[in-house]
Amino acid sequence: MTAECTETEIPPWEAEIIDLFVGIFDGFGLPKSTAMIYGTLYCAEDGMLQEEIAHRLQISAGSASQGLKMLQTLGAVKRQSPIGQRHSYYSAERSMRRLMGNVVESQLQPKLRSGKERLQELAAAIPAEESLARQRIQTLQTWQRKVERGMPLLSKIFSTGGGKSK
Amino acid sequence: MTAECTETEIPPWEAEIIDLFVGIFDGFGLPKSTAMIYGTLYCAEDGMLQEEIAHRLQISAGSASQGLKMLQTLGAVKRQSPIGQRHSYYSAERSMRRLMGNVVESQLQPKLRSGKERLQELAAAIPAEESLARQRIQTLQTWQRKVERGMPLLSKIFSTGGGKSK
DNA sequence: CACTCGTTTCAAAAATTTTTGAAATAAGGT
DNA sequence: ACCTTATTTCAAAAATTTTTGAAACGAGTG
Repeated sequence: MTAECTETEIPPWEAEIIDLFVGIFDGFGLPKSTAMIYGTLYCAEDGMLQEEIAHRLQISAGSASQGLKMLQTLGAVKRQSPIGQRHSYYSAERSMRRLMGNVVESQLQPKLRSGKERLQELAAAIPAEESLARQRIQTLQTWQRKVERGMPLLSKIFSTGGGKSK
Repeated sequence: MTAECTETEIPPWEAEIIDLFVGIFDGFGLPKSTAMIYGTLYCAEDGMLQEEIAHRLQISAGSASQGLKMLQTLGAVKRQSPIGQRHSYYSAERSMRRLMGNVVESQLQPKLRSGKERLQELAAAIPAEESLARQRIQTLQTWQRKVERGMPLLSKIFSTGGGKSK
């Protein structure tokens, strides 16, 4: 019969970090609620239940469900389902290396591949005398190749300590 | 007394490239009309007038103006204003190296800087005994440093031909 | 097997972003 | 100085995205 429950108040430092993530995620075009979920899990000591998260952030169960799903497909959040328990625990991927790797693999790579295909089809459909078209397409294919080649380096950047330390 | 004017029809290959850019820009959260403007200028043989662009893409003058402004602050489009002429020509930055460099400088760098500051202030405000908070903030600062250090490498990736060619 | 309770789904509502259209502005030409 | 035409601005409209809330679902439990 408790009117309200203060049990899960968010401390200022956490609110600040969550807000930081909202800004970062926003740069990637991801919803605020999703960013907040990640921020919460990022700060958390242990895994959390979906219900806890939703209650803590004051968002609906639907939002929490959708956000968590998205974060999982991005590879930013992992789910642990203890056997014989009807709920799962969620926890944030805190390794930048893995986080980046996951996002690149699940988002960038597919887009790159499809872009590559489109360019190939497009190039194949242009007769040699359309020099401007060929020129422009060719340049795009160069871009495509650069990004493709740069990808491995990218993951190297985030692997260890950032390259040369000291 | 011509009912419609077919003068500036967009050829299929150009439409396809424009659409490609719409997809890419969308990944960065940029409006479709802006992407279309960039795509058009990217394909163009020479510089174009804002009016031409708007008419060709069938978007309003307002959209064209705003989109071009955005593209300029991103460093993706350059404006040339011939003296003694009331209009300017716009052209796309087609060098990936410069394009990336401009975007990084105008968008990423500022965000990184402000994020760094926020983290520093946050860290300074947490007492030593708040070990979880300190831990989390510290990890974020490591992320921050990695990205900061990785930046120069990034621009290197896109500079020449993509690294090792053969 | 019926019950409980957490999760998922999805249509509708809310919020946000983008585009338009029209008025204000600016700058060249006469 | 005045006309003409390109551009900018900005409030309102349109389109899109995000969030909610409620119903359907599903997996353990008694």
